[in-house]
Amino acid sequence: MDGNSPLVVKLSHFMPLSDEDVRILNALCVHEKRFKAHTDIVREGDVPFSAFVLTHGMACRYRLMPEGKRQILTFLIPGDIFDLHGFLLKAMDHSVGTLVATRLAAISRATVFDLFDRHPRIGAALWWSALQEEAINRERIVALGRRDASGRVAHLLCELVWRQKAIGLAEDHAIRLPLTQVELADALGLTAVHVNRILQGVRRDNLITLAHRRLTLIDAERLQEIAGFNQNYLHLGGAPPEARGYIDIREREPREGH
Amino acid sequence: MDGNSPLVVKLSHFMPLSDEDVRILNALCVHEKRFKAHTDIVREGDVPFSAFVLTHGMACRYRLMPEGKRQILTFLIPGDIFDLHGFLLKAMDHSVGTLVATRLAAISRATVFDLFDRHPRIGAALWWSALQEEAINRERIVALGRRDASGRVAHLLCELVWRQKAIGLAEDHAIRLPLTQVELADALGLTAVHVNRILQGVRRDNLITLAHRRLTLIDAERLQEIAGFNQNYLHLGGAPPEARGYIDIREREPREGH
DNA sequence: CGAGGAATTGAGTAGGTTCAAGGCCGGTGG
DNA sequence: CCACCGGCCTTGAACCTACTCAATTCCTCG
Repeated sequence: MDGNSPLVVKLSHFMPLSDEDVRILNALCVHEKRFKAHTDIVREGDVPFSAFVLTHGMACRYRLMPEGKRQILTFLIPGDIFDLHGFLLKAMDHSVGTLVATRLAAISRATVFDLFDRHPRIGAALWWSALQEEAINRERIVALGRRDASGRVAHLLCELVWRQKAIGLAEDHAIRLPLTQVELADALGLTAVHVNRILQGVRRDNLITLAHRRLTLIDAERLQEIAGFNQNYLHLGGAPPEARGYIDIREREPREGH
Repeated sequence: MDGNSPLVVKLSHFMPLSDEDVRILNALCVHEKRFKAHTDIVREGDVPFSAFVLTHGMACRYRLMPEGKRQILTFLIPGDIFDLHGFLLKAMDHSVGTLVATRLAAISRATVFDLFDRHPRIGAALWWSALQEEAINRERIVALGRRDASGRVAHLLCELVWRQKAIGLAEDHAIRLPLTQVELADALGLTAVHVNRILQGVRRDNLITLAHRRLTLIDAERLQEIAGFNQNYLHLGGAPPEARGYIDIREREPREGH
């Protein structure tokens, strides 16, 4: 788990990986491309041309409205893979951009096919990771639809901490959080002003510290209560036994590539 | 397209299907199970045991909050497949329940594998359909985060009409819409009272009729404007040429089942 | 040390909620 | 065929959460 890419650490939550799996996954992350902060990686309307693994930094999927408003859909952190199946679509329906200086490794279509064909365990883990992102999206819908401002803020903070934990980037309950209040607001469906006031509140109540791009949950318990946070949706508990069985069978009978 | 299951009609939007594909997909829908209105199909916490195709009726994914509030995540209509990869997860993080009397066909894990292994075109189409659902979720996030109440209502109505069109269940701009205002509200992150007032408004402005469980868009143009609706996210324009190439190659070199 | 983005604060406003009551419509039983 | 019942829709008035606009202060980085 240590010295490995965040991708490996993340996927290990689904299933123990073989040494070869780890080697292959680490190899994916070798050819990184660097992006400055606040740079678009792909734009709405673009033809998706490749999948990516994010190795360092932070990015987000977002959508701009005609009036200029922005909605951030998901935050992408190290270990996250995106647009794995993008090649099935003609055009992106949203953009992906960096929030800070970020490094990505592109994964070619051919490699994607190869992983799914010849490495069933990795293929399954990638699927799992896609399911996790879907679950995160659903959770965001719940938050935006049915939680008030403090619930939303608390929920997002919890989520970010738990996700960073899952890739080994959180010490205790503290993480690097390089987001501005405008960015938080754009993810939460709120205004920056209101996010500010909510943050004042949770700081005053001694639930968190947030300064110098560093977030610490002081009272994670109570924060989760406010958020209605339940980490089940992150599905970090490992694959169910039957799935392991299926995957092991396929692992022993690899399909050949084309 | 006619006489075929909604599933076939839907997937044909991605790529023309062969006669055999159509036969296989239609065969999936033979063994239907009937569910009464307002019945849970799977509940949060359950172990996912199978994938489903919805063949008749309407259902939704939803989540109940501890205080009793509900958020509807997605509406499922005929032709929609759900929990295709559910077996990779230990527990459902949300529930799925019918809204009206509904018929579903279960798809066993083995069948799912078989489709992906031996029928690449169908496999790709199923992937595409999963990508479409993700896009719909993202769109919901945008709506809840950055659109006002009338925008949300208009957007949902447009979406439902366009989706029903895509399975051949809309005449012109009219569809069956068996949802109560409470259900609409639970999907839109609003209260039923406010949904009611918004609906009054769009009716008064002669943009829609909605009565006797039947919705007609009178001025679809203007409704889309209010909604900021752009159907691109439904990805109904067919697969990109390169993807077709890849899929055709695999179709000629099928992998054997296990 | 200066500049510019980010955070903070205040006051007024608006969009949506809440609570409560009344009306409609479809279905059921006599 | 009519009367009744229950769920759904409709309406009103008061309230409140979050927004808007604008000014000020704080940091960070060059």
